Order: sequence, then C-alpha cells, then structure tokens
Amino acid sequence: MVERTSHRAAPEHTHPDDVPVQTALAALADPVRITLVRELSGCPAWTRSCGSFDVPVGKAALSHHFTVLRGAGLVEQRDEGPKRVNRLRREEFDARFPGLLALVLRED
Amino acid sequence: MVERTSHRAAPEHTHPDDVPVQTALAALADPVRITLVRELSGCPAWTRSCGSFDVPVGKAALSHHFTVLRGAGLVEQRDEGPKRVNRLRREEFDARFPGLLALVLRED
DNA sequence: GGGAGTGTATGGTTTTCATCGAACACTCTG
DNA sequence: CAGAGTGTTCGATGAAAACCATACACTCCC
Repeated sequence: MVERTSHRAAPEHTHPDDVPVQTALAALADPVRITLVRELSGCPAWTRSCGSFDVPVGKAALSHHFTVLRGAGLVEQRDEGPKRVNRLRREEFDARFPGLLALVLRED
Repeated sequence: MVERTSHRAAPEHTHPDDVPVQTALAALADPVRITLVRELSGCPAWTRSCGSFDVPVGKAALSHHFTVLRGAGLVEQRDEGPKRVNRLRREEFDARFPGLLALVLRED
C-alpha cells in the first residue's frame, strides 16, 4: 500500500550540472522551445500543463520538445492528475550556465 | 589607383548587434565551431589563418563553418596575402550577448 | 465502467544541416 | 608565366532533427 497518486512512469530528468554546454545551446536554438521557455518563465512554477502552450505544432512534436528541454536540465515535470505540469529550473540552470537563461528570456 | 592589396571580394560580416539570439545559439551548438572559437580565443587577433585549425573536416566544410561564425557575429576575417586571417569579436559579441562567450570558452 | 481529456510512443515523411569531392579563383614565389 | 598554397563555390550524399497521424496509456468525472 504505497502512497502513490499516479501509476504512470515519472519522466526522466537530467540535472543541469550533468548537461554539456553544447546540449544546452542546442536545446535553446529552436524557435518552439524558446517560446516554451519564455512562456514558462512568465508564470509561477507548476501552473502550466504541457498542452497549455501556444505553439504551432501537434501534440507529438510538443511532447518531443519537452523531452529535449528536460534532457537539457531546463524544465522539470510532475504529473498532476491527468496533466503534466511544468517548472522552469531557473536557479539550477543559472548556476550551471550563468546568464544563458537571461539571454533567452530578454526580448530584443 | 586605389590602395588595394587584394582583388578578392571581402567576406560579408554581420555585426553582433544584428544577430538574433537563436542564430548565436545555433552557431555555437556545433562541436567543430566550438573548437574553432576556443582555439581562436587562445591567440592574438589576426594571427590564425582558416587552414591552421585542428578540426577533423575538409576544406569545404571548414569554409562553411567560418561562414556561419561570421554570420553570427562571432568572427571577423581579413585577407592577408593568400591567407584569410581571423579575429574573435570578443567585446562586440559580449556586449550583445553578455556571458555567452564565457560559457563556451570555459572548459567544464 | 464508459467517455472525455491529456500526454507518450511508434512509424514514416520532410526538412535541415554537416560533409565531401571536384572545380574554380586569387596570391605569392620561383 | 607556371606552379604551389589557400580558400570558396557547387552539386551530391548521408545523417540528424522536426513534424504529423495514428494508436496507446493513464486519470478523472459522470
């Protein structure tokens, strides 16, 4: 009798400390993912589900982009009921790559 | 009678100020180009010709990589006799994207 | 339990990008 | 001026990545 609220496999996460620079740069060098990160930065943690983002791609592609963002240590995800909610890993990522997130978040 | 030392077309340059973040990130998200930038950062300006870099690609690919770096405002080139010598645009690029170059140049 | 909502996995298509070989252009030197 | 050295351009190839449609898995609510 474990206290589990979900029978789904928890998403695999990579800590920013384990991410090579090149991977971080590649993750952020995509227009859709830049949009995701920017939108995510505008709301409190755990308030945005994956499907709530305004990007011009289908569900499958969107899911793929979140996998990439997780693998780059940029996003943390947690299952909440039927939805998967997100959090931008601001501090951890900034500790590993100081200033990088700021460059992406600022609008030129 | 103009004072010209070269009849070759000067390479097209893009100033960092005119470079979108995404372009800068994409330019740096490549192992060969990271090597070029790192090696270039280790020597004084205008001392390295294109062919003098130790990267595992042919001439054509190398030329392409320098085109990308120029287009991202990372590298400036000048013809010097038969060679084309390079300069890393440290200050200009850092003014436009503070901290980004530092992230790439540090070895983790 | 059925059905709607949400997200992932799979298979296949398209696009993009790095790469190469070969041909060409320019510079210098002998 | 012929030839070596340097770098670019062109066309083609192969690999990687983005994308879609479909099918599947899980959660919640009626």
